[in-house]
Amino acid sequence: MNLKKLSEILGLSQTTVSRALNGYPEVNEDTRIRVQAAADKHGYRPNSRAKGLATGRSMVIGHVIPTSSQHEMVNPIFGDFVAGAARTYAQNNYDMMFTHTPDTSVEDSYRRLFNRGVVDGIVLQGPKVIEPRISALSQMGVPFIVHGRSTCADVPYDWIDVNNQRSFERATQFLIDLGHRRIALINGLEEMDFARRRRNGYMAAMTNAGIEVDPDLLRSAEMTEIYGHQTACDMLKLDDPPTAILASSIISAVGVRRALEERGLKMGRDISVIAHDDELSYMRNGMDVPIFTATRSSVRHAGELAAEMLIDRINAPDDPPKTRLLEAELVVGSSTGPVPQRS
Amino acid sequence: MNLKKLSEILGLSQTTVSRALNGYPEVNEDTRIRVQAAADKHGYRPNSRAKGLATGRSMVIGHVIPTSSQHEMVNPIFGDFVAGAARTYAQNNYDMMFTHTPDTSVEDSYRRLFNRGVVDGIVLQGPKVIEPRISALSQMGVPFIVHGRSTCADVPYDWIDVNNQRSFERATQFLIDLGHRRIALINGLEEMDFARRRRNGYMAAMTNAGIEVDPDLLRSAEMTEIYGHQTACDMLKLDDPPTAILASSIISAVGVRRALEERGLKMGRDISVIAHDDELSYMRNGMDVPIFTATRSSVRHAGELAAEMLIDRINAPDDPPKTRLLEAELVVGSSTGPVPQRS
DNA sequence: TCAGACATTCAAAGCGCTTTGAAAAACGAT
DNA sequence: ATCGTTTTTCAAAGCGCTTTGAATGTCTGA
Repeated sequence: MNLKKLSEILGLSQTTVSRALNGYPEVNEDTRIRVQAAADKHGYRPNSRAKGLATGRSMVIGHVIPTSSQHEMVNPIFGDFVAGAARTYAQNNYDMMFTHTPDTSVEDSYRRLFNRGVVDGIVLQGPKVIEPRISALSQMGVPFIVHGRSTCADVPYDWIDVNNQRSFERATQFLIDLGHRRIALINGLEEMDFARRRRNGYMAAMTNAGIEVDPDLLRSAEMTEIYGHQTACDMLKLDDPPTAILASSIISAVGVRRALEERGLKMGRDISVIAHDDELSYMRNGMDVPIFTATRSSVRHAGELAAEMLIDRINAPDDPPKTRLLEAELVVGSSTGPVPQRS
Repeated sequence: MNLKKLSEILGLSQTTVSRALNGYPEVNEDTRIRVQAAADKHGYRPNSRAKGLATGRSMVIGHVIPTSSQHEMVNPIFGDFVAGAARTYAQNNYDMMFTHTPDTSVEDSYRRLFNRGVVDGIVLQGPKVIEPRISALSQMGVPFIVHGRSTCADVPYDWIDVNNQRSFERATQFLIDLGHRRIALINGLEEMDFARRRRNGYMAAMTNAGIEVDPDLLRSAEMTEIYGHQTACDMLKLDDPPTAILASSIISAVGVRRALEERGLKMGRDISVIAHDDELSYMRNGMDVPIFTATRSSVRHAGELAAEMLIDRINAPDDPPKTRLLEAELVVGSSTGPVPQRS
């Protein structure tokens, strides 16, 4: 069933039928009702390709799956972010399109998506400290939004981000206030912008308190459970092990906890742990009582907001760039405590 | 840059240019090379909407995000499954499209996707025991594949699934062989087909061994960490607590482990735990030595295979239905051991 | 009764591509 | 030189929709 057939059935022109269905004013109310009824009856659905061709809009937003090239992993926060975004899209009649590309040709795949007229806008996830994709997208004139920021971007752009620096500075300060000096940071990949900012926050607090940072207590990698576990194991073997650990993800924090438990150490008593909690739906940080003391910020909510901002941008391409900085909350659980006295 | 402009630049007709680029034989090799070069030079990318309109194919596969309506959660296995599928799609020049719909109108949203000509095929994820979507898709004539199966489907259809029944039967048998009688099953939502099959496997092994199943040891819900923890806590409070636990996901198994550790119980010595391991990239079941004894099957690999099967189906709509049953591997770690002697 | 204003409908062009059927060019064999 | 083949190119139609510009019908006030 297409427009032509439908209009023949109704004995009307395609123009009128099209207008009736799209709510244009220059059509008789009776006719509109009649058309609508016929459309429903015959299950007419406008072909979105044809519509897109005619209007120049596709009502599709493009995402490029952020696989870390090195390990071909899909970050679990991806799922929750997307779920948030999808919710907003659905409300605004957008669909979402995914492309998967080797890291090497990511920029090219954005270009392809947009130039081919597949999408009306693009969400850029997981920006790195140096992020050529941003200026590329900017030059192409695609509406886009970045989830996160890139320190080294030289053009203005829309972004939504958590105040990573501030939240990690606060978390570190919190540990320092509890008397900790040997504080480890189990961070995400250094090339990722968020990881850089978190480290800066950590550094700022440490420096501010006059504590020297021990490079042995700084580690960065893909934030898996295994990595958290391995790193914690390594650090606990040090002559002067950390008394507190800051983990960049609740996933790796789970790994840290496993390492501690293998050694019979109790979190909060023998060693303190703070995690960053993205409020992943399947891995919540406890119920009423948090499992980990954590810096908390819902990535799902960020997804919703990002989608809203992008749709705004599509509708108003010439507005000045908009940015949004979310503050993470510090929730205190039982995984932190005063530094234990040396026996 | 579009076909028309490009053909004008080249002084050729659109027909010839189109054919040259699409590898048709009836075009002079010299011309082809010249056209290709010009296309590269001007960065020509065929508009996929127009192409789709003309060919009737969109080169897009549709997925509907399986949010569990009750909790608005995004299953973490979703990310890995999709990553696997995306890989296959990329190799075959397909893109993937996502739609998010309230559970109530899922069927309608499939219909919309396909009827509007947005997608060439659909992947159905997370089928329930009773799954009206399958016959709906079947009637619509959409090429589709189901990840999992539905016990109550009355039409033949393509699917790929893990032998859930067999793997849980084996796992249960393994525990029985170790002397366990009080075996708990912390399962996924009962309405999900995979959960039903896992329970059947568990039941079969128990019945076969002449062990009566205690309903107190059967639980089912969304497989979160919190749920695993809560359920384990509850069960350990029973007068006659389980000596072994079967967890339907590594995520909830992590929750179980947390519950055990809170009580100072050691896995494998005081209580045995077996998990189902989907090989989630961020939550691997240990490195060389598995953390949990587990039934293992890569959901990412399932994603790759599902995509392949769907593409085959699209290319050969009239082939007889194809199905594929993957066997899960039982990997033995240190989370299982002989039943402890009553003191 | 008629011009002008307004409401309603329509035919046709255009979005950018593929594909059909025909034409032109090149070739080989007589 | 000529004719039948084969190779190569082209004009035009069509995919299903929107939208422009024109046409028709209705209504109003003079």
